[in-house]
Amino acid sequence: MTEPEGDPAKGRETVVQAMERSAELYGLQRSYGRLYGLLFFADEPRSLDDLTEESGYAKSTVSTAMSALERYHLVHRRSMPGEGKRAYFEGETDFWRVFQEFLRNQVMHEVTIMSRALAEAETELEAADTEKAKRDLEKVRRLQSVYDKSETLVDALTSNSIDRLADLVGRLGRE
Amino acid sequence: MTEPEGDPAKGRETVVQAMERSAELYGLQRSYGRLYGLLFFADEPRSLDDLTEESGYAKSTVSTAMSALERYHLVHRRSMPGEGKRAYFEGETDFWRVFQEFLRNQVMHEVTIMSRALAEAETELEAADTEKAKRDLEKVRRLQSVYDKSETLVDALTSNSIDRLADLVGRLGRE
DNA sequence: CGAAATATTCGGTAAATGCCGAATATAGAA
DNA sequence: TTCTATATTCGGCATTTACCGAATATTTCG
Repeated sequence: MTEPEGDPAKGRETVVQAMERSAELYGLQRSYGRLYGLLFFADEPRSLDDLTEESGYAKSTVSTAMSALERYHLVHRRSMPGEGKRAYFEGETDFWRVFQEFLRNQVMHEVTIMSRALAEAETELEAADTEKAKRDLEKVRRLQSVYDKSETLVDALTSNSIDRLADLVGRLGRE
Repeated sequence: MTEPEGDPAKGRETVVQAMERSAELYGLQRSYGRLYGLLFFADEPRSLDDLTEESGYAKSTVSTAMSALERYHLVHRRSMPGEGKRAYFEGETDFWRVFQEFLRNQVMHEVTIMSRALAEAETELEAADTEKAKRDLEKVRRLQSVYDKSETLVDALTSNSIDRLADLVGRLGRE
């Protein structure tokens, strides 16, 4: 009679596939999800050559992938003393941090651009004097107010731990 | 001497361009951002032919765009009595609603899939008995806990008005 | 500085995507 | 049901993208 036997490789592969899917949903390539998964389950930092070897992708592909994943704060690049130029990569496992960085960089930027556009439109529409302009102005102002409130929310999300926020919303019903 | 003169078309165009950008950020095509912008500033519901005419895109392009935008709850399709098969489209102007629907559908779905994958991996890794499996199990469980907390948060975000939430986080500092 | 090791960039190619217009399907009216 | 008006789907083309491997650039060490 044998031990109860699990297949760890199968378990990891399942998770990696889910990560590929997630990458896709958030607008990244599936290959990036896979590479991230490799790092997620790696016990030690991985070099570009390690990743090339273990993933089967070309080194150039892995290189650009790492740059992209770094931009999204999904991986960190480190160099080790005495290792020359060689870089090592680690996966960021705190997804909440990743999300916060995304809000802080991409979303905030988008909000800024839209707010600026809305302000400019407001100016043009205030100076114009037709009925149509009045209606447009109303729409622009309403949208502006949504963006303003969103900014408050994003601020809260980016400056609090997920535990604090989960705790906070947990009390939502009880007040 | 002339009136102070604004250019409403220019104001609208600026906003539409910002919408194109936003569409891109959220993984949609720029053309969809433009089409949404058309609807945003339209005072009456627009038919497919209207949109084709006003946007310059082919009817087939507009048709698929509308289907996609509908899926994301960015536009609504209506039909008018006595208008035969003709459909009319309106832009959803409540962005918070759009965001909530996105959370409810796409994100929740993604969370479900990842949770299932993590649960399966947990099973496999529990049954295995190596040191490596133990470390992986630890990682899987930590990720699982993040996803659990996220679910709480997403629930809160999808079931409250932005005003209520903005109010709530506004009191965050003062307690 | 020069040499060696490593990373990035770049041109090319196969695959995917966006858009168009024609063909097909479908809903509603007679 | 048949006819008409409208919407959707599909094949094709042009553009873009993802990936590769070779060429170039960069960093560190002697």
